[in-house]
Amino acid sequence: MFSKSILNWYNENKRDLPWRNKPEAYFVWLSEIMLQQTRVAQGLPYYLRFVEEFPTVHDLAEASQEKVLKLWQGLGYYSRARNLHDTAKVVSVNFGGIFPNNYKDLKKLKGVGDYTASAIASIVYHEPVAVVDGNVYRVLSRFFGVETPINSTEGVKQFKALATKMLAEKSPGLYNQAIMEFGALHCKPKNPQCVTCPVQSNCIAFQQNKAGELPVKLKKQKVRERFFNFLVFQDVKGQMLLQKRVEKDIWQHLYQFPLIESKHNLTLAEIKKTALLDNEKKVLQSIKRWNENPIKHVLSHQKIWAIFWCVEVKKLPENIQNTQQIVNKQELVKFAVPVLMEKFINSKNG
DNA sequence: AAAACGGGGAA
DNA sequence: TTCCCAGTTTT
Repeated sequence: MFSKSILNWYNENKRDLPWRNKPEAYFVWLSEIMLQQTRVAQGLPYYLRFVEEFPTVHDLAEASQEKVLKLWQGLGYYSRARNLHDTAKVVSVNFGGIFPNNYKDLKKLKGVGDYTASAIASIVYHEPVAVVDGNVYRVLSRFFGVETPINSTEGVKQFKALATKMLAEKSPGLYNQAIMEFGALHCKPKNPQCVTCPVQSNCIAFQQNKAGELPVKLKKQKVRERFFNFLVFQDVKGQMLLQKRVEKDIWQHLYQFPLIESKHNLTLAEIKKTALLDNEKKVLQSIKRWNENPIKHVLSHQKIWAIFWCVEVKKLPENIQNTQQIVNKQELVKFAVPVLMEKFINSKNG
């Protein structure tokens, strides 16, 4: 009944979009390529300019690449435009302007993957193949309460199978467009309209109030690179300066040597120029770099390059910040420190 | 299996 | 800011 409800919703609520009037392969193909990872509102003006400029696939095939790219300018993912143009030439010249009429052959075209081949095959040729785009992932994961990450190998397989199972075989093209439209307009990523949802009563996410947590998506967490320059102060009595990390960051509440973070690891000259205060310079006896090459320290989401600078001073500063304290080097072991610090300390003692 | 590829709109 | 959009191709 899910599919029937979605189809009914579609009949009542669908947008009037130009490629929907009377599905022809060329227009459906063009719109699908343009709407890959692109909102309808953003792609629509481009679509209108393209069909105006290139009414048939032959017109597109015969255009220069410069002209195609110029018309594509601002839409992003520019390899789409090149693939579009290449495919237009193939269809125009090799296929006499006729697009392949089935999923398998459509998928061979440049820029046509699983989604686009399914969309064209179902919408134009009524082949019962299910589309799985961002909308379908969202709607199905919520309705069935599926928590498999949509960008995992397992998730891709599972959702394609589920979408295929739900496909309304009598009208696959309409159904595919319906579930996507429903996802785009009603079962939205943020603030889905559950209160007026036609399939509310059978929706797992609604029943368990977890629409906001679905679909599950693996974070692609980019690894941030950071450059740490530790200043290991030590006076003639073996006293050292330690400070607590209080900022909202890694290693919160752990202790460390005074740290200068920079865009790149600093040189000795830069340390002297920027890192040392005037009164520290006055009591400075020697400063030398402990590790020749920066130590790489990898966290789940960060890569840290660290250099320890051993700074010998006659005496440590009198007035220190309230996050800092002066400790004897024998006492260091009492403080919680990051592993990166611990390794340095152990190597000095051992 | 993961990265690269764009730009804009919404919260 | 972060997320995500009618994904595909390359590494």
